[in-house]
Amino acid sequence: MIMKYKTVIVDDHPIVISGIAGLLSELDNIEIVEKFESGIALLDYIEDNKVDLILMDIFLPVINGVDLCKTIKQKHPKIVIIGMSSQSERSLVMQFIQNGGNGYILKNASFDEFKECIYKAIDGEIVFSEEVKTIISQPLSEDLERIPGLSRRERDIALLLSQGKSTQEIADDLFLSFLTVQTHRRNILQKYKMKNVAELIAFLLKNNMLN
Amino acid sequence: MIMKYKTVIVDDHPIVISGIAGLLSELDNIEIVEKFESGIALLDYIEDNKVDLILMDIFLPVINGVDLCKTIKQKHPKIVIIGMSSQSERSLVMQFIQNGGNGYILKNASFDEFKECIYKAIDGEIVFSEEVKTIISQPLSEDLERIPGLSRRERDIALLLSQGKSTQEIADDLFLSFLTVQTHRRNILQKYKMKNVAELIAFLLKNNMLN
DNA sequence: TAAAAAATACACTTTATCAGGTATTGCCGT
DNA sequence: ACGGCAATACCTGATAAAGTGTATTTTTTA
Repeated sequence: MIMKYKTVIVDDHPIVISGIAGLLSELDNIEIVEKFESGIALLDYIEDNKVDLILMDIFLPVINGVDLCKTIKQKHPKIVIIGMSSQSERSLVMQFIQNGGNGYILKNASFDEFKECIYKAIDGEIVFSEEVKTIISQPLSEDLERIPGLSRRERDIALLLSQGKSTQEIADDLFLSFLTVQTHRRNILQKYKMKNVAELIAFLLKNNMLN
Repeated sequence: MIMKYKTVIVDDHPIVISGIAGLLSELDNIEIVEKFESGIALLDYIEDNKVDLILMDIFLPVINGVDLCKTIKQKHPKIVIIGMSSQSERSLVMQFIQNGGNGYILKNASFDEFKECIYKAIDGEIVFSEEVKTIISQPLSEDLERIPGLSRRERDIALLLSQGKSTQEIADDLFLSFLTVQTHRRNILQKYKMKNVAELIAFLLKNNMLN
């Protein structure tokens, strides 16, 4: 008798669930036992039922994929979890893996990629779809400069700058000296080698460093 | 004999295509004649083949959904086009409709919503899934301000500002007088009631008004 | 084709930013 | 316990931006 891998799909898009279900039905040692549109329902389910493999969207309402993965792995380290999303950011993928994820697939991956990744993952490998690979490998080799982060205070100030506040207004808002804010401004500009606040804000927003 | 609506699906996620195809296969007067992962392939196809209904993702590589819709409608106004995306922004939905789109569905819509929207759309209605409705109706009542766009020149200048260029540098880049650039800057700031360039850049980037 | 919008240009005043250097205090981690 | 980083603060001069007013030409569009 063949043991089938009991598989659960979690995605808040019914369309995607049905797409993946259709794909997985072609794999003969995979059995889809349940589908969920939220992580909470999944957490309940795995307490009472055996699950071998979870395919989950990273962007879920209420609880995000990274936290969900972490929570599941703490109690059920043997469950294989593969993350999915439409766009991928390097840092997000790394976070997911660091929290126990066994792989990451972009939704624009081909059917073959999906199948291959799933097979390899249940075989114990950490798997990525092609595009994810290029995304996570490129900046690591070429881009030596891992951009330094903003300190707490610097983030406060940058945020207010993006709201059009002047140095004096920021000083008032944060109960600081005008001169202190001026120093922070200068430090931020120097840190990222920016000419002025306009360029800085554009840079920070594009790199998701505000909020 | 029943005429089936010849339907094409365009999405760069194979998984989503297969999901929608599965759904539509349940509708007996819909016939899926083709599936594409890019808009270019679609444009070729409709030149030589009869198509009644197109379901397209808005975020596509190479050509975006809004432009694609516009191009198709110019030559084939009778084709019913429904847009889809994972997240929806009010302005994007409106743009899509203004360019001839017959409806907009969020991918997290239920199967029933999908079916209903498709039926209504081929019946001549402009349709939206539930979540889209709430998104486009909320800001409409409360948020009177339909933000005016940047003119071509203003966009040029805003772009250079976001790159940290000074007024003089922009003037040199665009072969304009310093004073002209100054005037444009002022006009842009006044148009959006922004205090300074930092706030402006943040605003423009958040509203996808650069590039 | 007439009106509206956009692009161009000039002058002047006030205020803010940028860039340089310097220094003290507190906290975190090794 | 010490070094390093973060946060705080001060000074000054040069430069740039912001605020206000006006005006001509070109392009778009109703």
